[in-house]
Amino acid sequence: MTSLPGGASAERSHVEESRRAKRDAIEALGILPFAYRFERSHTALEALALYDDRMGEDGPLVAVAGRIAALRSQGKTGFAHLEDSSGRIQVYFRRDALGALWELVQLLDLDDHVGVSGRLFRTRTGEVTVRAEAVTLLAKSLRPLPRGKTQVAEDGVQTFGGLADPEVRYRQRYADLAVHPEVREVFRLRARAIAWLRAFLDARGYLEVETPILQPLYGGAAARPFVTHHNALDMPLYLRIADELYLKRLLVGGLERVYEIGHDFRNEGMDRTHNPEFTMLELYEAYSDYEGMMQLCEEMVGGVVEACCGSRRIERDGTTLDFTAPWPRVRFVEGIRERAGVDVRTADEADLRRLLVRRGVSADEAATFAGGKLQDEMFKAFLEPELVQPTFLVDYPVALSPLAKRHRDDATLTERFELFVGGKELVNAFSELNDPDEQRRRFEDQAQQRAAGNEEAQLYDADYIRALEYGMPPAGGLGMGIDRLLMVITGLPSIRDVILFPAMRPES
RNA sequence: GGGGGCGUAGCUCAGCUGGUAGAGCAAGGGACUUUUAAUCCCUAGGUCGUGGGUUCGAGUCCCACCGCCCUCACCA
Repeated sequence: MTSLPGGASAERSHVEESRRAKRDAIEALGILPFAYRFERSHTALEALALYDDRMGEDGPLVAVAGRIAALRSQGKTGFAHLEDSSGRIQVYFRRDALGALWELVQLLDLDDHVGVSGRLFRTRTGEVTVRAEAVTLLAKSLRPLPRGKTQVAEDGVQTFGGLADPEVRYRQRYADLAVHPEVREVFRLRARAIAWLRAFLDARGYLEVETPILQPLYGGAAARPFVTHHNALDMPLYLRIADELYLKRLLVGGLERVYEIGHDFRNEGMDRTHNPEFTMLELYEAYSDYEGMMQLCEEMVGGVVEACCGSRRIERDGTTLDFTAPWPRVRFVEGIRERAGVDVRTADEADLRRLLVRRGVSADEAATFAGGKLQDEMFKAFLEPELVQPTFLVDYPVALSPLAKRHRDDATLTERFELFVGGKELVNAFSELNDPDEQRRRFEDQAQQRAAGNEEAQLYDADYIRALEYGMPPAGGLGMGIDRLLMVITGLPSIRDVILFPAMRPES
């Protein structure tokens, strides 16, 4: 990093120096390098659609605005491509048509924001173009964007070279977005998906709510929290790791269908599928159960995939993911038993560890697994990699699910499912435990695990128990990782590709 | 945190077994009134991630550190 923002001139590149010199020259012409406003008549795409070849050299008058994405000076004329959020349009500058403004055109750089008005025509080479009659500088770019050369082809814009370093792309997302229209498209798609989910739930009578992000007790998931401090109350507060316990309090209060879309914060490792803050959709529906949630899931996830990808069958990594309902269900205990030959609820723990070691887990590690953790490791080793097609993994052991209702037919299990797509967990849902005394016992069990060193065991939440004592209707609830959903929808390999500003170590 | 890889001009990259840096694009000057990866001529631009070490000599070899990527672990 030789040139830092606002650094001394000695630290700036010659490119930046030259742009600042042009900025000064523009000011000397009495022109503002950073304008206040521009009334554009059409976006690039709208303007292009306006032209008809019968109009010849004198098409309609348009005023377009955008960033200069290509600039070709040619003596007393020049061509530029303006890029706005709709696309690109070419602009043709002529000295004899611009008069005094020609001086300004000479001082334009790639990446400047400009507004151009003029008539549309088609060039010899066939491109619909604005013949500039007036040019307004809207914002001088003092730092060149890391863009490559581009070629406008019939099937889109082809780039040669350009910003490729993933570090710069994530740290300077503004630059990444500015030079990569396809990245802008990812985040449009993200917004479309979230809007679709809201519309879907609103149409089903769900109420969108907001619950605390700063919580005196964190719960609803197993994870280490971020801790902060409230000065006025002089007490620690935790950034939520889940919305669950607050949303279920609302069921007690008579809000029968609620959902929340917001960030959860988990103080854990970061990798391709984990960012410390991520977007979660949680929803709860009174008088439903996990069966109801599976149906809802098929409609909702299948629907959003279809809305974003145009089909419920999408091609990912050479396989077709088929979101057409119904989706297969695999029972947690039976699924493992079919592959490992043991019942994880009743098998001797030493035998389970031996199976894990035979499966490739290191002996030292396996020795540390016990209880619910051991069962989960068995799942990861024997079952998870097979869950590529949308699949419900159902009926988890009780030890793994302290907030889920016991299975109606088998007291060792809970009515819980997770949806897996591409081998990754996308949704977690259950029939919500609404017996306050059993919930109390589950919390006490978690407290014991905590005392035994499990940092992620859930905290005893007395206020939540009090709420349940008032009576919570039976309900189904569901949580879905929005970022991971977007990874499925876009086919992008890293959660950082679908989060605008992913967490990064600080620079310098 | 373990293992592997990478870090050279604004951007994309070369740089063989050590002999103190190259290209294309971008930039500056010039030519060019329908070009589109415009073209042609000329010019400038780099403490090779940081700090040590080995060596007569380090972009290159060694060590440490910083950052990123991949992978494993953690994340039910």
